[in-house]
Amino acid sequence: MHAPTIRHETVALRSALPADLTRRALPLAQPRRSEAPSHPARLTPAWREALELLEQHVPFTRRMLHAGDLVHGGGEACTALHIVNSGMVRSVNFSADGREQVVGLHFKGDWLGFDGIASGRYGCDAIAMDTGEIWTFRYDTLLRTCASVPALMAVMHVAMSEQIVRDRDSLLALGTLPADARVANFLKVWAEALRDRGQRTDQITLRMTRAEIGNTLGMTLETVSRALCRMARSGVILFNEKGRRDISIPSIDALGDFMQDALAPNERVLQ
Amino acid sequence: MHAPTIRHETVALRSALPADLTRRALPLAQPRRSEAPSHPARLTPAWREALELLEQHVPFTRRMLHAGDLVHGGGEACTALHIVNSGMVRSVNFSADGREQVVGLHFKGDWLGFDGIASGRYGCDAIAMDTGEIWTFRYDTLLRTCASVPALMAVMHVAMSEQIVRDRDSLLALGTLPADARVANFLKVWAEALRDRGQRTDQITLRMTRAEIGNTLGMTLETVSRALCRMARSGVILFNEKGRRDISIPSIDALGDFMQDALAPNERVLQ
DNA sequence: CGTTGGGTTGAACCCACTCAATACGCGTGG
DNA sequence: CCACGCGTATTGAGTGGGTTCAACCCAACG
Repeated sequence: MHAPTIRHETVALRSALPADLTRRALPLAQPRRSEAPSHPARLTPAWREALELLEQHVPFTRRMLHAGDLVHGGGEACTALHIVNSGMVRSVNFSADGREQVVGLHFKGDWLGFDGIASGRYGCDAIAMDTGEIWTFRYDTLLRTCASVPALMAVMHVAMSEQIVRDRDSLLALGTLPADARVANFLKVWAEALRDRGQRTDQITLRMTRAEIGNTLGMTLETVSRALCRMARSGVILFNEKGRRDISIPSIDALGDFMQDALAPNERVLQ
Repeated sequence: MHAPTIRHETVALRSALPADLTRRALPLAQPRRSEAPSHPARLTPAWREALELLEQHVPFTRRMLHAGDLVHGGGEACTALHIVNSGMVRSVNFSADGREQVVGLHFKGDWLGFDGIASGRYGCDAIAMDTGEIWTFRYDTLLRTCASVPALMAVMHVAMSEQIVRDRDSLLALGTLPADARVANFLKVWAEALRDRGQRTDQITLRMTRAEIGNTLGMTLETVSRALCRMARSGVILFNEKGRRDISIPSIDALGDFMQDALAPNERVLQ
């Protein structure tokens, strides 16, 4: 049943019981995509290749930013795309009536500004979370270069595709996870992003307040605080003395287990 | 304060009061991006141009699908992209532990499969919601053609960018809206998608069960049902006799007002 | 020292979930 | 034709997870 190659089986199975969607969390649904726990490790050479390709073929400008600085602002004309060379950036989407939502965190090698291509204006604010360097490429130059360097075009497509996958995974988390599991998943994704870039994952510093984390996850700062404390009590994270924003994650797998627990406190039998 | 061109002002303002994120919904935040209520209407020629461009330069196959058929399944090798020529398609993302989430609805002119470019495998199921025609393009052929037809490349970028914007707007809705407002927003987005494609918006048929809508919006079918009934009672939607899936939307603006009410039942004073 | 922003913790409330009963529409078959 | 089953939708009552409101602690800073 968990053979991902034979999809026709699962198709027939799906149409046979469409009542799946009734339950918030399927209790014993067949585990799918189990062969790809995350981006395997092929990612590291991917963005490295992208940066080299860009460095060789496309002129760009470097900018040093500090915490709070805008990489680009929503509404501005989108004539360029950006890549995080160091540091971290968060994207904040907003609505006409003033609601705001953090829709993404961006690490080294991530692109910024894709959301502005469609309308010609950036759709969100991209805000530096600490000091770092941003590379900026004129979009028209990128387009022209893509025509002559197919590899660059492929790299851009991959980057956009990854952005879509990340956004949809966020949607999945917001739509299906209770508070504790959501916070655990948040830390897990963060740690995996660091791991995929070769950085240490056992000593990460959240450069966000509880309120910002809560906004990212669609909940209040108090709930975030309580969830983090519960995780600390159960040992899946450790608060480092000197600041409750530096945490250690002894085991990412343990984090995943905590998330599964919070998801379904009952059936801890499987596995 | 609401001049979107002068962004530096709002930047300074932002850093001055970062406590914005504390509140779930900012009560009197400055309305931003007010000049772009949605995709203006420039969209219609956009996807029409895209289809013509593709028809001229890229060979493709046509497929008739019926409700429940898969356009592509998560985990399958992604060697092609698809475009909805008629009918409707929903994308369903899923996690390794069996959770599922509808992450997007796709109408005429929308692309499918962008999420598969990064990893080489589709990241979600794309399921037809009624009978319709899907056009399928080999991805390698698309890439090759893009190199010689820059306009096609631009069109693809726009399509991917739109996808990202839609996903992030969904994130914003999931993260910041209470149940009633979320359902209203859902219908509003749907109606606007139809309007942008020249179809009538006063008579739309939801081709989803309450459970599927609930899954899309991260809530239960009962809550969806109650929200719809409240909207019907307040007159912003009308249930057509014969089937409670066919509804009329007399005024999209009224829908928006209902959403704002549900968001902040108190301060109905402004505007 | 007082102030200020961030974090934690407690208590009360409330929105949305859960469980359950009922009703409706529709196809099937007697 | 009605009976029956099935999937879907509505509605109610009760519960609970997360919010709200509040107090308090702590570190940084002037």
